[in-house]
Amino acid sequence: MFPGHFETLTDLDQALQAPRRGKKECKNESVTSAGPGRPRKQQPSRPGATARDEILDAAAELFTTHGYANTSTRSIADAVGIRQSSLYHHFGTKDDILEELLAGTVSGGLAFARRVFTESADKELPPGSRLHAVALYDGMQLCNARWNLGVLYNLPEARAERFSTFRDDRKELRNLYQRLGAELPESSWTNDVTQAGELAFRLVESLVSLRADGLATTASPHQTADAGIVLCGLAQSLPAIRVHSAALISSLA
Amino acid sequence: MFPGHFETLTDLDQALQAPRRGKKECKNESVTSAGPGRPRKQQPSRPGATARDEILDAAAELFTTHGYANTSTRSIADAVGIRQSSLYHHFGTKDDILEELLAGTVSGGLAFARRVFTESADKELPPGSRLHAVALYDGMQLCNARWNLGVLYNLPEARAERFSTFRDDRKELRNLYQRLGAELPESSWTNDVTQAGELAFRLVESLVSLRADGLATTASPHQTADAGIVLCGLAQSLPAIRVHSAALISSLA
DNA sequence: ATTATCTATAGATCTATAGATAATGC
DNA sequence: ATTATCTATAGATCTATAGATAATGC
Repeated sequence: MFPGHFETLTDLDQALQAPRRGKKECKNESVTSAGPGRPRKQQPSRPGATARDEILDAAAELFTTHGYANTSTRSIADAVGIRQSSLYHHFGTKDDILEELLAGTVSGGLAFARRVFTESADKELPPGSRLHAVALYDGMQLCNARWNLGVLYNLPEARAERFSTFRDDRKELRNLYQRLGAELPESSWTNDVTQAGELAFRLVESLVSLRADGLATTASPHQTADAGIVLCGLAQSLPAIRVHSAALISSLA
Repeated sequence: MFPGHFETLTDLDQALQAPRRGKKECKNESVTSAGPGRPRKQQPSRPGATARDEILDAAAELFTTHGYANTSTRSIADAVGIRQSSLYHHFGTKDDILEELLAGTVSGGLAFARRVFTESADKELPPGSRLHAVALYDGMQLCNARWNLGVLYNLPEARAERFSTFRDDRKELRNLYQRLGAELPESSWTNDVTQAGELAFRLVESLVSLRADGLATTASPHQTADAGIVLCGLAQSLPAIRVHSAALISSLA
């Protein structure tokens, strides 16, 4: 499968790249170069102001669709429109690319959860509003990002020692879910209060698989955040919670 | 990271394998050979009656911990105690090994869900008992299997066309969850009845990540199945549901 | 004759480095 | 001088095949 699969892909790539001596066949009109150095290339065609950003974007697409080990530095470079070895001017190793992508995925949700946890602790809010806000913000980020970066969590490579910072961040986020759940009144069906927050965390993360299966919609993060509240036994106050959750997000995000 | 990591691993393996000419240094007493052919080897040390089973077991361990692409056929062979090329006597390609492992993971839960759906449709059971039973059985299987085979779902390689049978089975299982959820009385917090079953399915699958993070306990499948019922708005009848769910499992499993 | 193993190897990769080259700003 | 790109390549893999060899049953 993958040998064959990638053989074909690579053959295609090599064919596309065949006119090696042709170099830049496109007319370089409008040379809007900024700064010293050889100009980057002609048509960026990928979001990102710098070549570095384009590399990250291409790697995000390829890592999330084919996985880390199945994505060669060659294929990333091809997707950007540069030579394989040119990647190493921007990143020391292939790992460095993954590390930067991993860091970017947790940081947003974690920063928001921290703010909710500390800055809204004193305010008079309906119980569950804060957990709902964290779950909703987190879930929307997972569903609306340009690429389904959450799948990087599940790549076997992400478990390596090298990425422990990322995993610690994710652990802290999980812990914030648990503490937000633990502040709620004990529900009827469980005597372990930390479990409700934990279950909410797991539901939010399951949005990653949902999106990978092509089943996520704009409603998914909302349904998921609501489900987290139901798990806390607060279904009857969902309407009020939704209002305060939205307010929290617009004030703290 | 992984290049270095595996370089070291491989160096170690090569060192361990150095006495090539020493071949079988262990005394082959008790030659309990059955059937024709050159005897397999000395100490199986891995569960499985046949060499084929040992290969599957070793591959299960390595694929779930390092991923498919990072597991070489060489490392599988080393884990079994045979030569790399000897694998190809039992499996045509590396893909064939993954295919067999994937098939084994869904089949059990799917078979049980089918039986619950068809064979217990007529019986008088508390609403939610059947969904609870399916979730509990499925979750226990995920948590109690010798290796955390559920992570194979998340491997990028599993999305290849070649494994569509596996993915169709999983789709059917998801559908059974949805239909079991749709049979329940509409809950107060959602007007889309198929969502409760879907959420239960997602919660059960999240046991895979929980186990991968080392956080799964024997209670996890039970809490997860219970949570699925709570999402259906049936928290008050959980005690009765648990009883009937257990009965269903012992009668149909 | 059959089965399961072995040795040896072809053919393709893949990552990372060395060193040349082109374009800019000072 | 600096920056960003390029060409070329070393050194390690990795999958799968070819063909020899050993042990059994018929």
